[in-house]
Amino acid sequence: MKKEEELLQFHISKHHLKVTKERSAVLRAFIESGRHVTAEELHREMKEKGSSIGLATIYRTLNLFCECGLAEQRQFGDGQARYELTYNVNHHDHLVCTQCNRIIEFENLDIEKLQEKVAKKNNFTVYSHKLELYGLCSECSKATPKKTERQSRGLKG
Amino acid sequence: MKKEEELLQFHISKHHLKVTKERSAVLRAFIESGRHVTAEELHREMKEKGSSIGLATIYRTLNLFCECGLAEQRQFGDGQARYELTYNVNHHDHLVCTQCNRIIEFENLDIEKLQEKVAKKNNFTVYSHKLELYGLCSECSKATPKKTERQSRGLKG
DNA sequence: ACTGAATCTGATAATCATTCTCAATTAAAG
DNA sequence: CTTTAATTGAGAATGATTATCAGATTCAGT
Repeated sequence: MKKEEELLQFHISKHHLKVTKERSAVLRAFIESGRHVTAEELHREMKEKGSSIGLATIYRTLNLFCECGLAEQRQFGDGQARYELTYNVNHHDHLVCTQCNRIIEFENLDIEKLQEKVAKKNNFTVYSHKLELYGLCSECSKATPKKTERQSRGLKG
Repeated sequence: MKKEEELLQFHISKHHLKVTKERSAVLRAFIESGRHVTAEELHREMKEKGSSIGLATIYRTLNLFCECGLAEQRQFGDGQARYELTYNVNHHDHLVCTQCNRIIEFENLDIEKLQEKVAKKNNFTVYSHKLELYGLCSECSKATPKKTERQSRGLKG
């Protein structure tokens, strides 16, 4: 059995929950997706492979994963929550291209250490953190297409 | 005239928009609020002082402030966007207490420098960033009340 | 100041992601 | 095998935010 399944089962038995085929299936698909996936994307991908699990259950299960430390929820500013496998994965942060929505991951231990220091100075017990740098990726900063005034304000018509 | 008003007017004339009493009023209230304010909070506070500006206008105006660099939108994970004055204010990041929702601001130039370095290494042009440390503030880590299983999973009944 | 054209506003409907409800099903403990 | 409590799917409900639209307002050009 995979480590991820063990972690999930530990949490499940500790909290008097139940192991179900739906939860196992979502976990498999989630690990397989290997990206910053939204609930709806995961639901669609599973559906395409023949699953009939409801969207509500996907949401419930992804939240369960977050509770047991398998996953983390992230908001990159497009209005949809994205879920990311965090168990057995080195912590990393994100560069988010606001033009093409590309996401680049990076790790930086020096930044992490400085964060610890800040937390300690404020008597804060840190459980998690989010660092996101927003801007243009190398492709998009080369050639940024011009927009009209109204378009750039996000209006219609 | 305040610097903030000048910046807003510059953006307004540059984009063929209009100066209105509503926008001026929202700007004044926003500066005065001096916090990580929600559109709804700002709307309520203005209403209490006699304003009759609609909630939709508050949203529109706060988004306008973001476009001209006066403000930034933040998501601290409670489902509501918070707006923060960023013009003429030293950039800072946040410690977010997940128990009592207290927000502590901090500045750390060393972290900023390391971020620049990461961006450069990835050929990324950074326009803004968000760093949030989540955990328990000094008060809440002293005495964390126990929750039942179901409560801690956020379920009802 | 006056006019015309474009933008703004308030009220409310619409949207969209997410959560809740509930009856039927299923897992697990005894 | 029974009992009990958790889980599920479908769709309704929620809540924050945005779109719509008719009337009001601003502003550039006269």
